[in-house]
Amino acid sequence: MTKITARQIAAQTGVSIATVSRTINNNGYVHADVRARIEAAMRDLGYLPNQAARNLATGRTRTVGLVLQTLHSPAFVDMTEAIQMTLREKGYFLLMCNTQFNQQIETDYLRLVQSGMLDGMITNAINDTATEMRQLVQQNYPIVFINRSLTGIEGQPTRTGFVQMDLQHATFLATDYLAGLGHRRIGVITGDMQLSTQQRRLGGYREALQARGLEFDPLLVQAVAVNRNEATRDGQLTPKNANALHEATVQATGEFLTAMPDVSALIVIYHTMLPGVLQAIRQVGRRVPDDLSLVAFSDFPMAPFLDPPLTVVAQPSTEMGHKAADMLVALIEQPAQPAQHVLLRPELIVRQSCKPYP
Amino acid sequence: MTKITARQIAAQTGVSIATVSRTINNNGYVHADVRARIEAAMRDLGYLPNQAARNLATGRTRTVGLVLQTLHSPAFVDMTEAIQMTLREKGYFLLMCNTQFNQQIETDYLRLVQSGMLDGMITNAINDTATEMRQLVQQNYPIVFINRSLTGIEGQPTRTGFVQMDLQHATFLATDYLAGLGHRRIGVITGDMQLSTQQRRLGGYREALQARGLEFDPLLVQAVAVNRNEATRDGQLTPKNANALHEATVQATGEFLTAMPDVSALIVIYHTMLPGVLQAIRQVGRRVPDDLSLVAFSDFPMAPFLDPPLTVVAQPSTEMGHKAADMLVALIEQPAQPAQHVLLRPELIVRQSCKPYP
DNA sequence: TTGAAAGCGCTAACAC
DNA sequence: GTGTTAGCGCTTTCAA
Repeated sequence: MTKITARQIAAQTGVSIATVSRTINNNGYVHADVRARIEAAMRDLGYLPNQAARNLATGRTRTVGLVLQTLHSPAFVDMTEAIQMTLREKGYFLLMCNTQFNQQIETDYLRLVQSGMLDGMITNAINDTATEMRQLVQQNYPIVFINRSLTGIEGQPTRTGFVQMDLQHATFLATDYLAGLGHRRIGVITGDMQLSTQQRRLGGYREALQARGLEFDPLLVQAVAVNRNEATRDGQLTPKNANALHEATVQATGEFLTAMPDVSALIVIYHTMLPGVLQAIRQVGRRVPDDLSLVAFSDFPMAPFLDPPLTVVAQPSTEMGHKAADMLVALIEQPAQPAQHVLLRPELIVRQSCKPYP
Repeated sequence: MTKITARQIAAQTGVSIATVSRTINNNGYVHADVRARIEAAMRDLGYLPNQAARNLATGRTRTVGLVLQTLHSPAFVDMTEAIQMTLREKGYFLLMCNTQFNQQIETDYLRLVQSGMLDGMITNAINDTATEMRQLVQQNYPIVFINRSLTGIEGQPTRTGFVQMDLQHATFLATDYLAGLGHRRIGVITGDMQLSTQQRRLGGYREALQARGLEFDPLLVQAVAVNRNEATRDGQLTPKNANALHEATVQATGEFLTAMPDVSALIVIYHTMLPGVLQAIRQVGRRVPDDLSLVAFSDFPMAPFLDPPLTVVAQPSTEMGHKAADMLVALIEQPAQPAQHVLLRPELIVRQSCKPYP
């Protein structure tokens, strides 16, 4: 655990510490022979430059944060891996900031950019409308939003980017498909988060209904309460919110299906709620697809092997991850400019969880 | 993006920079009034201490790394979230280091501890037998291994910890359950990694066979080749290895099932291979559980909703994550001592993917 | 092509 | 209780 410093490499090689720095960073002029000797010494002594010192000296950390609510969603896993691989190729590191839907934790993590610990942030933050968020953006810290939007910064030079799946189209695809099968009472299970995206998701639903001449009934939209304030683990050492969300989903969906016996099709907007919905469907004694058609959001490797194989709206998560990482690095390394936007299309993958309405 | 420094807070408040530092860190003596004024100034100016500077001055970063091959395994997701939540409570951050099974990337990430970027590491590194690994351990860098072991360091004071599921018992549970149902030709689908754990996994298999008076046939153990050298994304922007692994699994399993028609039960050791195995089973025209009984490793939320509901050996992933994080923080904050060990028990969750042998 | 020197912004003795 | 001072290990002008 002996720390070798650049000073020792310099002494060993008989050069100045500045020359060592130049060869480490491969900039400035260093004589080939000298460079070779220095590199040999670094190898021999197992020298690795101290990152903390470099960070302080350069004012950069080559580390960015990823603020997500949870990884319990295959789309987030895909995105996270894609982000990390892309960042690695570009010489950046990734700090994981899962919030478990807790807004306080989210805010704390977002601050890390301001504290100089992170060069930037990729996030699908819940409180995207909060003042902290706008402040960050206005202070020109590099931020890329995933499936979020932010009003009031149009045209202003910031270091903000947006990577979005076309959410309205995603919900449209699902709704239109079900309506095309003859379903007239199509339920939606969603979260209660006040997201900037919520209205676009429902927008696609309404758009599809209208196109098919169906009426929008707000009672068909069932929001499941997400606990955003407690995220500490309970005695069981289990993430409390995961369980709470599951229970809340089972209950809300069960009551919904019971209260609305004429609902013949269901769209599940958030993957995290899917197991709860499936359980509730079983509990109320309905069968998919015979008694209820089902479309879920996000594809996942097991979807073809469910009973029945699940029809889903697939999100181009991996591509979104790559784009987000590319975009963030560009924002970090370039001056502020008007916000960048990338919009990707979702895709309906039809399997066997839907049937024509009798 | 104006950077406020402690110096400015000091000037604003009319105290020295040292006093500001004391109130930030809440150590040493600071008069209550002075403290209040400093805190007010910090709040007013939106001051946040620069992390890079603190890291350099203290020689610590309060950041640890998590080196995993992939997040495409629910057990790893559970573990990652648990680790992150525990670390957060203790004031540490988590750097994600996914390797996509690439050994070079793995080694690169492991070095981050030596470069002073990370205070420690939690890992299930593949090359746990490699010299780099032993070197890290011998240099007393805090490392916690998950489901790995390391020989030759017994009794030596190091900063090493081990959190393990009882792998031998896990395989024993699965094998014994299937043998108890009357199966005599029980196949195992595993990876080809030269892991220190592989023999323990197979040990449980052999142990259960022996206890049931069945013979061990090495032909019943099918290893799927894992590509450990390429991890760059391909033109499709898709993690190459994920696809490659999937294809390799489908093919190897398909050939295995065709070559071994008398195999009536299958144990799948790695969750990442499960979709490939399920697909291969379909392709060769076998049906679970009628033509083939199946036990998979790691439980996951969708397991009860597969066709058929899947019998699994569940890993206490969340608890393992908490333990690993607790252990690592202890190793970081305390002097070297003989390695710590935690061994947790797996659990067989019986659903409907197995039937008695006819 | 190289070296000297001044920081980067903070912490931690040590003195008062 | 508080201030002074010397670093932490590197990068980066500026001279030589």
